[in-house]
Amino acid sequence: MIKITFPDQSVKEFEGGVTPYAVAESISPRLAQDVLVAKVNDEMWDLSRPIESDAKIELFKWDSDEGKHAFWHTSAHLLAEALQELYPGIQFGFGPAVENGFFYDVMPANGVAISENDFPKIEAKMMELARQDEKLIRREVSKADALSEFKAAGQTYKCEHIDQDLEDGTISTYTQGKFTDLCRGPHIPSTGIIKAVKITNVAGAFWRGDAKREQMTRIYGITFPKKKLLDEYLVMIEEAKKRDHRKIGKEMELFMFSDRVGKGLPIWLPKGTDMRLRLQDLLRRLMKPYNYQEVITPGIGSKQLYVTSGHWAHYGKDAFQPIQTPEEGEEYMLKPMNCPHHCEIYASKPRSYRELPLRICEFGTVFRYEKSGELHGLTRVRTFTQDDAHIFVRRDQVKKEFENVIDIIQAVFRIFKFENYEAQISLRDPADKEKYIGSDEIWEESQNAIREACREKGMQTREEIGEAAFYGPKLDFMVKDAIGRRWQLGTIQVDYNLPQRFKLEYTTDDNSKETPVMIHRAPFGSMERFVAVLLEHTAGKLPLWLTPDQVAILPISEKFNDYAESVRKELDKSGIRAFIDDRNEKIGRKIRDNELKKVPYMLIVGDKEQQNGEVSIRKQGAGDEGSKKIAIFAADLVQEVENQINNSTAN
RNA sequence: GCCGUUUUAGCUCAGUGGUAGAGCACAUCCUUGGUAAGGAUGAGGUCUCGGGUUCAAAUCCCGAAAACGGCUCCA
Repeated sequence: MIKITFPDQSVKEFEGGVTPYAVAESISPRLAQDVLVAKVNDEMWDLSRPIESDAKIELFKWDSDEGKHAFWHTSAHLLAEALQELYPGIQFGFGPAVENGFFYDVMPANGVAISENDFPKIEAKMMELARQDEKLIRREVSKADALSEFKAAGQTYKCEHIDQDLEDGTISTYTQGKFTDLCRGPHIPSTGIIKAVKITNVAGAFWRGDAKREQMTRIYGITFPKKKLLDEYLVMIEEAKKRDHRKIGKEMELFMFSDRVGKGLPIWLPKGTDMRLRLQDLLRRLMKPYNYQEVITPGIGSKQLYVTSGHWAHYGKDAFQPIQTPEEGEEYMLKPMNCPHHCEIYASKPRSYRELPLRICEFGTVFRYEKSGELHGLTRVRTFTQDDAHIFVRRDQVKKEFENVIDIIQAVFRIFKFENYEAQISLRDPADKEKYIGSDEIWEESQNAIREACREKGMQTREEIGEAAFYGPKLDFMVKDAIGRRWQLGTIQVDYNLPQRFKLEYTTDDNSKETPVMIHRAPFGSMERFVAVLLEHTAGKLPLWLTPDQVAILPISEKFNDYAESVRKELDKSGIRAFIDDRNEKIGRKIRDNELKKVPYMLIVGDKEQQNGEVSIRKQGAGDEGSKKIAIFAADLVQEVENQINNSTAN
């Protein structure tokens, strides 16, 4: 008998060689039916794989990441099996599960192309195979056997993978039906559990992610254990498309791109600019209690500045190349970062410890070369404006100042109702020290300062090794939007290196010289990216305080245009942004159109309202709210705006 | 940058070798209306650009550009 320990620490005895499936059965038939995969002693484990000695066990169903992962991993094999039947001689690369489904990288024989038109055929074949409900059978094989087996099958990529990456004694294969794949596992017990499949996308992908190697065809798909779940997923995808900031930005006339101006260069239209300036004002307001000093620095800088900062060595060849003055041949770079300029501001006069922390902020527009295929709406562009700041502190002030910045970022998230966010601490990879500059001691100190600040703030954090910037560790904030997608927004980075490179110093209380530490921070990240995320999060229904058009005034007929204008003027005195819809249309039409434009308030004005100096109020999404005096409506609205911004600035 | 797909009116899209279409938006006129689409008329296009094939190209072929989906990258 062996002892099996469950996650709740309870222990049960079983015969040696018991399978996780049998363990699940012993708990309940329902669990046995739903369980997909197990974890035995922290190793992922097939349900049919025997357990020979005492072990910890965890069982996973569809509702867990582990369960989904195994389900999609098996689905990748099912896709491969289908492709093998449909495209004889096809070769396989890698076929893993990913966040939403799975993919398989393949190379069809004789240069055959697989396109969207082939998806229905592939889906049908996968379902046909799934209905045969084949078991997935695990086999452990020697390296030599694996090589000869996959060589015989003509799978050159698999052979390369076995040959170069795998060690004898660790190799296993999985077989379902007529398809055998090299695979570590684990898998769900059989393909019959897969009830719905959607091939979502096809794209090129380099073998082993190496741009110098062959380009394979990557086929993406997603599967579900119930048809209904697929339908829900497809609805969610549709919703995401409707929320696409590129579509909404165009509809709302916030920003545009022009081929003639150049790709990746966003143009902020009047309404977008209006909104962006309001966002900047919000930040200024949030920064006010912390004594930031706003500056404006040039859009270019001498190349030598970036040689000093280290950016030239690290990014020079991947940046827009330096521009030269025609007569003198001086070299300038389009500004890719604001920090060197801010270091020069610090260095412009002798500094005392009494001045620290010194907080320099700038809405600084930077230019970065991005490869053309990487550009995407407002989220990936070649010029953008950072809500940047550089804070110069003493080493013993790092933690406290870090906390101050966290407060600002959290206030931003509260105001925009990003309730789900994750904080990621990006650390240096100790195995790859050449990638980074600075001493071990300094890295340790700064990484710990971040950890402690997060702990003080009671934040849940995740640590990622090797994700740090080359000059220091950072804390990144990822928010989840209204339909659950993750976006990276705010960032805080500690930098002990740049101040040294710029030979920055301050005079201490005992009249010696010390080098300050620099904290880079951007609560929004960039104005462009933030606006994109905000549009997708709100589906374009911007909060009242931010939206370019707060109020639409709708005259019943043109006889009331003059009254409408007097209402507009009155609201304008309170800083309310209102416009008159004086088109020659009936009131129903005006209501419908402005409702679809997501204008937060509509004011209907006709004879009754004019007689009483009132407006009839209609709230977006809510309908008729009755009439009020103009001044009362204006005061209510001003109050609503104040509440939206203020309830989050209190602490 | 690489692979694939796409590019037709301001927007969303149909058309597919033989005189360029729809809906919405826009303009003019009628209508002057009370809480989610009033009616009529009209204007609007080098069918992304450059070559080629053809009696004839928006349509077929080649090249370029841009957008989109991935890959790779992201200070």
